[in-house]
Amino acid sequence: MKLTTKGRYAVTAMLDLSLNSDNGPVSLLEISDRQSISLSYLEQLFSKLRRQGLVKSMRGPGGGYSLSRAPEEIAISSIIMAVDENLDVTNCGNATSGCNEDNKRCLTHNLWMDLSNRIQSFLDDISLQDMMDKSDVIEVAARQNSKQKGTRINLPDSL
Amino acid sequence: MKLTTKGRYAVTAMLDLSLNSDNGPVSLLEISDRQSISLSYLEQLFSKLRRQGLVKSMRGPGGGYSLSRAPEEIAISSIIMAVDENLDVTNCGNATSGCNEDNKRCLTHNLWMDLSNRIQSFLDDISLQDMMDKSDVIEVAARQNSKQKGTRINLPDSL
DNA sequence: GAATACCCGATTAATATAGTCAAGTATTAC
DNA sequence: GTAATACTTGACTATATTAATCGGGTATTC
Repeated sequence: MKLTTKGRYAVTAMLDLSLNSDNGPVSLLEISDRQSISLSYLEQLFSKLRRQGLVKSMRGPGGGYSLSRAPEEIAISSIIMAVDENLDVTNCGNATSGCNEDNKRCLTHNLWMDLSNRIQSFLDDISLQDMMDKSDVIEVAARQNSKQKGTRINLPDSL
Repeated sequence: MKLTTKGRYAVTAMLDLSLNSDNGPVSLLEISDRQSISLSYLEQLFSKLRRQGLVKSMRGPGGGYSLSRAPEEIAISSIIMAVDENLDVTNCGNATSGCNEDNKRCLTHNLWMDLSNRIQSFLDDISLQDMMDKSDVIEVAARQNSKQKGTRINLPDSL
Protein backbone atom coordinates (compact mmCIF):
# COMPACT_ATOMS: atom_id res chain seq x y z
CA MET A 1 0.00 0.00 0.00
CA LYS A 2 1.48 3.26 -1.10
CA LEU A 3 0.09 6.70 -0.52
CA THR A 4 1.09 9.03 -3.30
CA THR A 5 -0.25 12.00 -5.18
CA LYS A 6 -1.20 9.64 -7.95
CA GLY A 7 -3.61 7.87 -5.65
CA ARG A 8 -4.93 11.18 -4.46
CA TYR A 9 -5.65 12.26 -8.01
CA ALA A 10 -7.52 9.05 -8.57
CA VAL A 11 -9.58 9.43 -5.40
CA THR A 12 -10.33 13.03 -6.32
CA ALA A 13 -11.46 12.09 -9.77
CA MET A 14 -13.58 9.24 -8.49
CA LEU A 15 -15.20 11.53 -5.98
CA ASP A 16 -15.93 14.06 -8.68
CA LEU A 17 -17.37 11.34 -10.83
CA SER A 18 -19.48 10.05 -8.01
CA LEU A 19 -20.80 13.48 -7.06
CA ASN A 20 -21.67 14.34 -10.64
CA SER A 21 -23.08 11.14 -12.00
CA ASP A 22 -26.75 12.00 -11.61
CA ASN A 23 -27.19 12.88 -15.27
CA GLY A 24 -25.55 9.95 -16.95
CA PRO A 25 -21.91 9.40 -17.83
CA VAL A 26 -19.32 12.03 -16.96
CA SER A 27 -16.67 12.88 -19.52
CA LEU A 28 -13.09 13.17 -18.51
CA LEU A 29 -13.08 16.66 -19.97
CA GLU A 30 -15.57 17.77 -17.32
CA ILE A 31 -13.51 16.24 -14.55
CA SER A 32 -10.39 17.78 -16.01
CA ASP A 33 -12.00 21.22 -15.93
CA ARG A 34 -13.41 20.92 -12.46
CA GLN A 35 -10.40 19.31 -10.85
CA SER A 36 -7.63 20.90 -12.89
CA ILE A 37 -6.13 17.56 -13.70
CA SER A 38 -4.75 17.21 -17.19
CA LEU A 39 -7.02 15.30 -19.51
CA SER A 40 -4.32 12.93 -20.63
CA TYR A 41 -3.35 12.12 -17.11
CA LEU A 42 -6.96 11.38 -16.30
CA GLU A 43 -7.05 9.09 -19.31
CA GLN A 44 -4.16 7.13 -17.90
CA LEU A 45 -5.77 6.87 -14.51
CA PHE A 46 -9.20 5.90 -15.82
CA SER A 47 -7.71 3.36 -18.13
CA LYS A 48 -6.48 1.58 -15.04
CA LEU A 49 -9.64 2.19 -13.09
CA ARG A 50 -11.64 0.68 -15.91
CA ARG A 51 -9.40 -2.35 -16.21
CA GLN A 52 -9.81 -2.89 -12.48
CA GLY A 53 -13.57 -2.81 -12.93
CA LEU A 54 -14.19 0.30 -10.85
CA VAL A 55 -15.73 2.33 -13.66
CA LYS A 56 -17.56 1.71 -16.90
CA SER A 57 -16.94 3.69 -20.06
CA MET A 58 -19.39 4.73 -22.73
CA ARG A 59 -18.13 6.05 -26.02
CA GLY A 60 -19.50 8.57 -28.38
CA PRO A 61 -21.26 11.90 -27.79
CA GLY A 62 -22.81 12.03 -24.36
CA GLY A 63 -20.45 9.27 -23.36
CA GLY A 64 -18.04 9.22 -20.49
CA TYR A 65 -17.44 7.25 -17.37
CA SER A 66 -19.73 6.04 -14.65
CA LEU A 67 -19.19 4.05 -11.51
CA SER A 68 -19.54 0.35 -12.11
CA ARG A 69 -21.16 -0.11 -8.72
CA ALA A 70 -22.65 1.93 -5.92
CA PRO A 71 -20.31 4.30 -4.10
CA GLU A 72 -20.98 2.38 -0.90
CA GLU A 73 -19.37 -0.60 -2.60
CA ILE A 74 -16.20 1.18 -3.65
CA ALA A 75 -13.45 1.24 -1.06
CA ILE A 76 -10.85 3.97 -1.15
CA SER A 77 -8.21 1.27 -1.01
CA SER A 78 -9.42 -0.24 -4.27
CA ILE A 79 -9.02 3.09 -6.03
CA ILE A 80 -5.52 3.61 -4.78
CA MET A 81 -4.47 0.08 -5.61
CA ALA A 82 -5.94 0.32 -9.08
CA VAL A 83 -3.65 3.17 -10.09
CA ASP A 84 -0.63 2.14 -8.02
CA GLU A 85 0.11 -0.92 -10.04
CA ASN A 86 3.34 -1.49 -8.20
CA LEU A 87 1.90 -3.76 -5.58
CA ASP A 88 4.97 -5.24 -4.00
CA VAL A 89 6.22 -2.90 -1.35
CA THR A 90 9.02 -5.28 -0.53
CA ASN A 91 12.51 -5.19 -1.89
CA CYS A 92 12.64 -8.90 -2.44
CA GLY A 93 9.84 -8.62 -4.95
CA ASN A 94 7.47 -10.31 -2.56
CA ALA A 95 9.32 -13.49 -3.35
CA THR A 96 7.81 -16.31 -1.40
CA SER A 97 10.81 -18.43 -2.22
CA GLY A 98 14.32 -17.53 -1.29
CA CYS A 99 13.11 -14.92 1.10
CA ASN A 100 11.99 -16.72 4.18
CA GLU A 101 14.34 -19.49 3.23
CA ASP A 102 18.08 -19.34 2.86
CA ASN A 103 19.05 -16.46 5.09
CA LYS A 104 17.70 -13.83 2.75
CA ARG A 105 16.81 -10.74 4.59
CA CYS A 106 13.12 -10.86 5.15
CA LEU A 107 12.28 -9.78 8.62
CA THR A 108 11.16 -6.29 7.80
CA HIS A 109 9.48 -7.70 4.75
CA ASN A 110 7.04 -9.35 7.10
CA LEU A 111 6.86 -6.30 9.25
CA TRP A 112 6.09 -3.97 6.44
CA MET A 113 3.67 -6.33 4.83
CA ASP A 114 1.83 -6.46 8.11
CA LEU A 115 1.78 -2.70 8.46
CA SER A 116 0.78 -2.34 4.87
CA ASN A 117 -2.04 -4.80 5.38
CA ARG A 118 -3.30 -2.93 8.38
CA ILE A 119 -3.34 0.35 6.49
CA GLN A 120 -5.08 -1.32 3.63
CA SER A 121 -7.77 -2.87 5.77
CA PHE A 122 -8.24 0.55 7.30
CA LEU A 123 -8.81 2.04 3.86
CA ASP A 124 -10.96 -0.93 2.95
CA ASP A 125 -13.46 0.34 5.44
CA ILE A 126 -13.75 3.79 3.95
CA SER A 127 -16.04 3.91 0.93
CA LEU A 128 -16.54 6.57 -1.66
CA GLN A 129 -19.96 7.10 -0.11
CA ASP A 130 -18.36 7.72 3.27
CA MET A 131 -16.29 10.50 1.83
CA MET A 132 -19.26 11.97 -0.01
CA ASP A 133 -21.21 12.03 3.21
CA LYS A 134 -18.76 14.21 5.01
CA SER A 135 -20.41 17.47 5.91
CA ASP A 136 -17.63 19.70 4.69
CA VAL A 137 -17.74 18.02 1.34
CA ILE A 138 -21.38 18.78 0.96
CA GLU A 139 -20.89 22.35 2.11
CA VAL A 140 -18.07 23.15 -0.25
CA ALA A 141 -19.65 21.34 -3.15
CA ALA A 142 -22.90 23.20 -2.66
CA ARG A 143 -21.18 26.56 -2.37
CA GLN A 144 -19.16 25.98 -5.48
CA ASN A 145 -22.16 24.70 -7.30
CA SER A 146 -24.08 27.88 -6.55
CA LYS A 147 -21.35 29.89 -8.18
CA GLN A 148 -21.44 28.02 -11.44
CA LYS A 149 -23.80 27.72 -14.34
CA GLY A 150 -24.22 23.96 -14.62
CA THR A 151 -26.62 21.98 -12.52
CA ARG A 152 -24.02 19.57 -11.39
CA ILE A 153 -22.24 19.65 -8.10
CA ASN A 154 -18.66 20.58 -8.51
CA LEU A 155 -15.74 19.11 -6.71
CA PRO A 156 -12.56 21.12 -6.41
CA ASP A 157 -9.14 19.66 -6.67
CA SER A 158 -6.26 20.37 -4.36
CA LEU A 159 -6.64 16.82 -3.25
CA MET B 1 1.09 11.43 5.52
CA LYS B 2 2.97 9.77 2.75
CA LEU B 3 3.99 6.16 2.59
CA THR B 4 7.14 5.76 0.55
CA THR B 5 10.17 3.54 0.39
CA LYS B 6 12.06 6.30 2.14
CA GLY B 7 9.86 5.94 5.18
CA ARG B 8 10.21 2.18 4.97
CA TYR B 9 13.99 2.47 5.02
CA ALA B 10 13.74 4.67 8.07
CA VAL B 11 11.43 2.26 9.89
CA THR B 12 13.67 -0.65 8.99
CA ALA B 13 16.73 1.13 10.27
CA MET B 14 15.01 2.16 13.47
CA LEU B 15 13.85 -1.40 14.04
CA ASP B 16 17.35 -2.68 13.50
CA LEU B 17 18.66 -0.08 15.89
CA SER B 18 16.07 -0.96 18.46
CA LEU B 19 16.68 -4.69 18.20
CA ASN B 20 20.44 -4.28 18.49
CA SER B 21 20.85 -1.60 21.09
CA ASP B 22 21.57 -3.86 24.03
CA ASN B 23 25.32 -3.29 23.91
CA GLY B 24 25.49 0.45 23.62
CA PRO B 25 25.35 2.65 20.53
CA VAL B 26 24.90 1.08 17.12
CA SER B 27 26.99 2.40 14.26
CA LEU B 28 25.42 3.12 10.92
CA LEU B 29 27.98 0.83 9.37
CA GLU B 30 26.47 -2.11 11.24
CA ILE B 31 22.99 -1.18 10.14
CA SER B 32 24.24 -0.69 6.63
CA ASP B 33 25.70 -4.18 6.59
CA ARG B 34 22.70 -5.89 8.11
CA GLN B 35 20.06 -4.03 6.14
CA SER B 36 21.92 -3.48 2.89
CA ILE B 37 21.18 0.21 2.97
CA SER B 38 23.95 2.46 1.76
CA LEU B 39 25.85 4.12 4.57
CA SER B 40 25.51 7.60 3.15
CA TYR B 41 21.79 7.20 2.70
CA LEU B 42 21.54 6.10 6.31
CA GLU B 43 23.48 9.19 7.29
CA GLN B 44 20.91 11.33 5.53
CA LEU B 45 18.05 9.57 7.22
CA PHE B 46 19.59 9.58 10.68
CA SER B 47 20.49 13.21 10.36
CA LYS B 48 16.78 13.89 10.13
CA LEU B 49 15.88 11.37 12.80
CA ARG B 50 18.36 13.01 15.14
CA ARG B 51 17.11 16.50 14.42
CA GLN B 52 13.61 15.29 15.17
CA GLY B 53 14.81 13.97 18.50
CA LEU B 54 14.14 10.31 17.81
CA VAL B 55 17.74 9.17 18.20
CA LYS B 56 20.86 10.30 20.00
CA SER B 57 24.32 10.17 18.46
CA MET B 58 27.66 9.47 20.06
CA ARG B 59 30.83 10.15 18.17
CA GLY B 60 34.16 8.49 18.24
CA PRO B 61 35.18 4.85 18.45
CA GLY B 62 32.45 2.75 19.94
CA GLY B 63 30.02 5.50 19.10
CA GLY B 64 26.90 5.31 17.04
CA TYR B 65 23.22 5.93 17.49
CA SER B 66 20.79 4.98 20.20
CA LEU B 67 17.10 5.56 20.67
CA SER B 68 16.42 8.75 22.55
CA ARG B 69 13.51 7.13 24.34
CA ALA B 70 11.98 3.74 24.91
CA PRO B 71 10.66 1.89 21.84
CA GLU B 72 7.20 1.94 23.43
CA GLU B 73 7.35 5.70 23.19
CA ILE B 74 8.29 5.87 19.51
CA ALA B 75 5.38 5.80 17.11
CA ILE B 76 5.88 4.56 13.58
CA SER B 77 4.24 7.74 12.36
CA SER B 78 6.93 9.87 13.98
CA ILE B 79 9.64 7.98 12.13
CA ILE B 80 7.95 8.36 8.79
CA MET B 81 7.23 12.03 9.32
CA ALA B 82 10.80 12.69 10.41
CA VAL B 83 12.23 11.65 7.08
CA ASP B 84 9.35 12.78 4.87
CA GLU B 85 9.87 16.43 5.45
CA ASN B 86 7.31 17.30 2.81
CA LEU B 87 4.34 17.56 5.10
CA ASP B 88 1.75 19.29 2.98
CA VAL B 89 -0.09 16.70 1.01
CA THR B 90 -2.33 19.32 -0.52
CA ASN B 91 -1.87 21.05 -3.80
CA CYS B 92 -2.80 24.43 -2.40
CA GLY B 93 0.20 24.24 -0.09
CA ASN B 94 -2.04 23.79 2.89
CA ALA B 95 -2.94 27.42 2.46
CA THR B 96 -5.37 28.45 5.13
CA SER B 97 -6.06 31.61 3.22
CA GLY B 98 -7.34 31.69 -0.32
CA CYS B 99 -8.28 28.08 -0.17
CA ASN B 100 -11.54 27.83 1.68
CA GLU B 101 -12.22 31.38 0.65
CA ASP B 102 -12.62 32.75 -2.81
CA ASN B 103 -13.77 29.73 -4.74
CA LYS B 104 -10.38 28.10 -4.72
CA ARG B 105 -10.70 24.42 -5.13
CA CYS B 106 -10.40 22.94 -1.72
CA LEU B 107 -13.00 20.28 -1.21
CA THR B 108 -10.73 17.34 -1.70
CA HIS B 109 -8.13 19.20 0.27
CA ASN B 110 -10.35 18.70 3.29
CA LEU B 111 -11.13 15.17 2.27
CA TRP B 112 -7.56 14.17 1.88
CA MET B 113 -6.46 15.94 4.99
CA ASP B 114 -9.06 13.99 6.86
CA LEU B 115 -7.98 10.70 5.35
CA SER B 116 -4.36 11.57 5.95
CA ASN B 117 -5.12 12.39 9.56
CA ARG B 118 -6.89 9.11 10.06
CA ILE B 119 -3.98 7.16 8.64
CA GLN B 120 -1.60 9.11 10.79
CA SER B 121 -3.53 8.53 13.98
CA PHE B 122 -3.58 4.88 13.02
CA LEU B 123 0.19 4.85 12.76
CA ASP B 124 0.43 6.90 15.92
CA ASP B 125 -0.88 3.90 17.75
CA ILE B 126 1.78 1.51 16.50
CA SER B 127 5.05 1.79 18.37
CA LEU B 128 8.47 0.44 17.59
CA GLN B 129 7.95 -1.92 20.50
CA ASP B 130 4.74 -3.22 18.95
CA MET B 131 6.61 -4.18 15.81
CA MET B 132 9.44 -5.75 17.79
CA ASP B 133 6.94 -7.86 19.69
CA LYS B 134 5.59 -9.50 16.61
CA SER B 135 6.30 -13.18 16.75
CA ASP B 136 7.61 -13.49 13.22
CA VAL B 137 10.08 -10.74 13.89
CA ILE B 138 11.47 -12.59 16.84
CA GLU B 139 11.59 -15.84 14.92
CA VAL B 140 13.40 -14.47 11.93
CA ALA B 141 15.74 -12.37 14.00
CA ALA B 142 16.67 -15.35 16.15
CA ARG B 143 17.19 -17.62 13.19
CA GLN B 144 19.35 -15.10 11.43
CA ASN B 145 21.25 -14.40 14.58
CA SER B 146 22.10 -18.06 15.00
CA LYS B 147 23.67 -18.09 11.57
CA GLN B 148 26.03 -15.22 12.25
CA LYS B 149 29.10 -14.66 14.33
CA GLY B 150 28.10 -11.61 16.32
CA THR B 151 26.00 -11.74 19.42
CA ARG B 152 23.52 -9.23 18.17
CA ILE B 153 20.17 -9.93 16.70
CA ASN B 154 20.10 -9.17 13.03
CA LEU B 155 17.35 -7.52 11.13
CA PRO B 156 17.13 -8.06 7.40
CA ASP B 157 16.10 -5.41 4.95
CA SER B 158 13.62 -5.90 2.20
CA LEU B 159 11.46 -3.52 4.11
C1' DG C 1 47.75 11.31 17.19
C1' DA C 2 45.69 7.71 14.82
C1' DA C 3 41.51 5.32 14.31
C1' DT C 4 36.65 5.48 14.61
C1' DA C 5 32.32 7.18 13.44
C1' DC C 6 29.27 10.91 13.17
C1' DC C 7 28.38 15.17 10.27
C1' DC C 8 27.49 17.88 6.11
C1' DG C 9 27.09 19.49 1.47
C1' DA C 10 27.38 18.81 -3.35
C1' DT C 11 26.74 15.79 -7.06
C1' DT C 12 24.91 11.99 -9.67
C1' DA C 13 21.92 8.10 -11.29
C1' DA C 14 17.73 5.81 -11.32
C1' DT C 15 12.99 5.84 -10.91
C1' DA C 16 8.33 7.69 -10.57
C1' DT C 17 5.30 11.33 -11.48
C1' DA C 18 2.95 14.31 -14.29
C1' DG C 19 2.01 15.95 -18.51
C1' DT C 20 2.10 16.13 -23.70
C1' DC C 21 1.37 14.62 -28.34
C1' DA C 22 -0.53 12.08 -31.98
C1' DA C 23 -3.01 8.78 -34.05
C1' DG C 24 -6.37 5.79 -33.61
C1' DT C 25 -11.58 3.43 -32.82
C1' DA C 26 -16.42 3.23 -31.36
C1' DT C 27 -20.71 5.57 -30.90
C1' DT C 28 -24.20 8.91 -31.35
C1' DA C 29 -26.82 12.35 -33.74
C1' DC C 30 -28.13 14.38 -37.76
C1' DG D 1 -23.36 7.55 -44.07
C1' DT D 2 -20.99 11.29 -42.36
C1' DA D 3 -19.45 14.28 -38.90
C1' DA D 4 -18.82 15.22 -34.25
C1' DT D 5 -17.93 13.43 -29.87
C1' DA D 6 -15.30 11.06 -26.69
C1' DC D 7 -12.95 7.13 -25.32
C1' DT D 8 -8.33 4.31 -26.32
C1' DT D 9 -3.65 3.58 -26.82
C1' DG D 10 1.21 4.18 -27.13
C1' DA D 11 5.17 6.83 -27.40
C1' DC D 12 7.47 10.53 -25.74
C1' DT D 13 9.22 14.41 -22.56
C1' DA D 14 10.06 17.15 -18.42
C1' DT D 15 10.26 17.41 -13.68
C1' DA D 16 10.68 15.76 -8.98
C1' DT D 17 11.86 12.43 -5.83
C1' DT D 18 14.52 8.71 -4.31
C1' DA D 19 18.62 6.50 -3.59
C1' DA D 20 23.30 6.43 -3.75
C1' DT D 21 27.97 8.38 -4.09
C1' DC D 22 31.83 11.22 -3.04
C1' DG D 23 34.76 14.15 -0.47
C1' DG D 24 35.64 16.51 2.89
C1' DG D 25 34.99 17.74 7.55
C1' DT D 26 34.61 17.37 13.35
C1' DA D 27 34.35 15.08 17.77
C1' DT D 28 35.85 11.28 20.60
C1' DT D 29 38.24 7.39 22.23
C1' DC D 30 42.24 4.62 22.91
